[in-house]
Amino acid sequence: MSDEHRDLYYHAPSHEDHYDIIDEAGGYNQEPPSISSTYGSQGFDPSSYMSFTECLHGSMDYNSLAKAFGMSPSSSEVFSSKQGNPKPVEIGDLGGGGNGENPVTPNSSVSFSSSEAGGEEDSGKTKKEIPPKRSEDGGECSKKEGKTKKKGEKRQKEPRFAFMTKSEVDHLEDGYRWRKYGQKAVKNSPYPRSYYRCTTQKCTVKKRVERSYQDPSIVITTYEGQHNHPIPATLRGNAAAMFSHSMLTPAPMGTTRPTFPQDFLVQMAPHISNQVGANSMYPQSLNNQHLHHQYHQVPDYGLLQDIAPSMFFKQEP
DNA sequence: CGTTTTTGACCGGCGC
DNA sequence: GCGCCGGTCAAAAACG
Repeated sequence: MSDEHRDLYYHAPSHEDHYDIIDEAGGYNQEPPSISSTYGSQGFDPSSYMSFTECLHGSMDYNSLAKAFGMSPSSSEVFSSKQGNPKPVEIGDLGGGGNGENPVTPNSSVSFSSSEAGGEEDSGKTKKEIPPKRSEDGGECSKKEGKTKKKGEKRQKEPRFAFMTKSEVDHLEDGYRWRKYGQKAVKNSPYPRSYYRCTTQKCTVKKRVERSYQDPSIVITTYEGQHNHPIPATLRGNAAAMFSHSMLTPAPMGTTRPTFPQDFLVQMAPHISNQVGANSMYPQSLNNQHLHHQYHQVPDYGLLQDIAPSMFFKQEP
């Protein structure tokens, strides 16, 4: 069983059942060694997500990021790193990104995705995130009463970050410990959606995993919230270090490569790390521009390309 | 025995 | 107001 892990970031505008893929990339011809078996083994971790998760817990605002990359919820144009990929997933039209080439890393690809959240404004449907549990103070709940949660403080919508990964395993390792708390059938899809919650106490991060009905080989993972603790697992250090390193290392322009969200996050983090909470209190437009600018300014994911694959597919020497 | 998964029921929002 | 639907709860079962 070879697991291919390729990340395709997509944008999930409404948390609804339908996700708009902003961009996708594809195209990998070689097949990577199975990664599943790799997970946890060796000092490395499959988690390409890792670095990004770290960023998440580092209080990143996905929304900003997303926008930073030019992917506003409404516009579906992002840099396209797509390549002739016969993927069935429908995407809007990528604006064709300006990078002419697609990076194409055999194994990983990418497109960024986005998130919603921030709380800036809700279109209306986004408000259902994290409900205050069963109403309780009021009086009796029907049958199950939950724990008490103040109704008053309704949770803001947590930032969300979704991306697609080409993988055969549904639940991808990302360094954190998750506990499944539910599973529902997905409309128009034969594949169910699983709901996971970070097992660390006090950490309210949730993640949703579902397989694309159009391309069963693709797993759509949606993270919601930010970890307020370090990755329990270990070995994230190496991975993180690598990413960081790659991030810091300039790459030749002209060479456009697949950009991993992690990368962005890593790059952006320093700029927006102050914005904790993702409440979108800050001027997004500014951030947006700022970040965007940053992005254009530092389009170096060069090494990453080399590195990432190894992380995804851990090709053992 | 402690932790995680399974699974049916429930909750709340939304559209009709 | 009703029904649909996504998300969550929680008891029971499964695991290690």
